[in-house]
Amino acid sequence: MPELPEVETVRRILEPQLKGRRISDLTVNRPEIIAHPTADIFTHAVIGTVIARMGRRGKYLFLHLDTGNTILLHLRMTGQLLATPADFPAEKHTHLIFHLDDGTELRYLDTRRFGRFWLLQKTEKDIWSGIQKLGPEPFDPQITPAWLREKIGRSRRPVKECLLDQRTVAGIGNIYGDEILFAAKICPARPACSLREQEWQTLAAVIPAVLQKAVDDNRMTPEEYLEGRGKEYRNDPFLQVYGHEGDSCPCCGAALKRITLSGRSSVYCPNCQPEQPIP
DNA sequence: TTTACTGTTCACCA
DNA sequence: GTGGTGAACAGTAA
Repeated sequence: MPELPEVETVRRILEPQLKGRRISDLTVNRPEIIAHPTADIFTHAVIGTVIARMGRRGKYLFLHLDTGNTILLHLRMTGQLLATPADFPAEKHTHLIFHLDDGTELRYLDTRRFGRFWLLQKTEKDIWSGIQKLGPEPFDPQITPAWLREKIGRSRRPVKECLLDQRTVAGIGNIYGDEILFAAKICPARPACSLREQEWQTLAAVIPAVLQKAVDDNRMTPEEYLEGRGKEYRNDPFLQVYGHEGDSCPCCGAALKRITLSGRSSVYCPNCQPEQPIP
């Protein structure tokens, strides 16, 4: 479910609740959720440690521990991270429960069980989680028109696929890929190598703008977050094209069109985002 | 009953 | 090596 803006929302809401809390115990209902090193080693290494702060990189979350070790996690499609009172109703698909020293719990829920946790020991190089392959954050000033063109501008692949590749820019998923290309007025199916100079300019500008706006739109209180069980994000009402196949384009009124690119649906305005580049 | 799904990785083939 | 496709992971919901 979550892309960068939603993952950032989770971090912003949970960090104040988790910071300074000691992990007094860990319940592991599904050991396979822990990808590295093993569920047993992970458990022994985190019990008794204090959560110093919470971070984010792309769609990954970090729990930095006072021992210098770090818990990494990725929610993939349906992962949810909740800070709850101990007597909060038990939800289905609760795979991990971190019991904290103030009596609250940090629970990991995941219907489809695609999400993963890793423990990175402080002296250890992270070769397991995939973080090393990530491109820069979308807000990194190194993302300039020239940098983008250098990175993906020779590819004949559809520009949407290049944006979804986490090695290009970290954190863009199927929703915001569509939203970014709509804002840039670029058809998602266009080969990246067909983009004009003006389009690289626009693309570099809208990537941080669209994602920052989504982070802002997603703002909610911890109470609202818990009420929505960590899965009801605020993005829906703000999306211009994703999920709006057949609706009128908010810009020109033409009917939005849906196509499939590498198995993912893409929605765009055939009028504002023409398939053939304007000469 | 069938299909699609906001993520990622891997196998296979051209 | 590059690129494209499809499957796998597993469950829910339309």
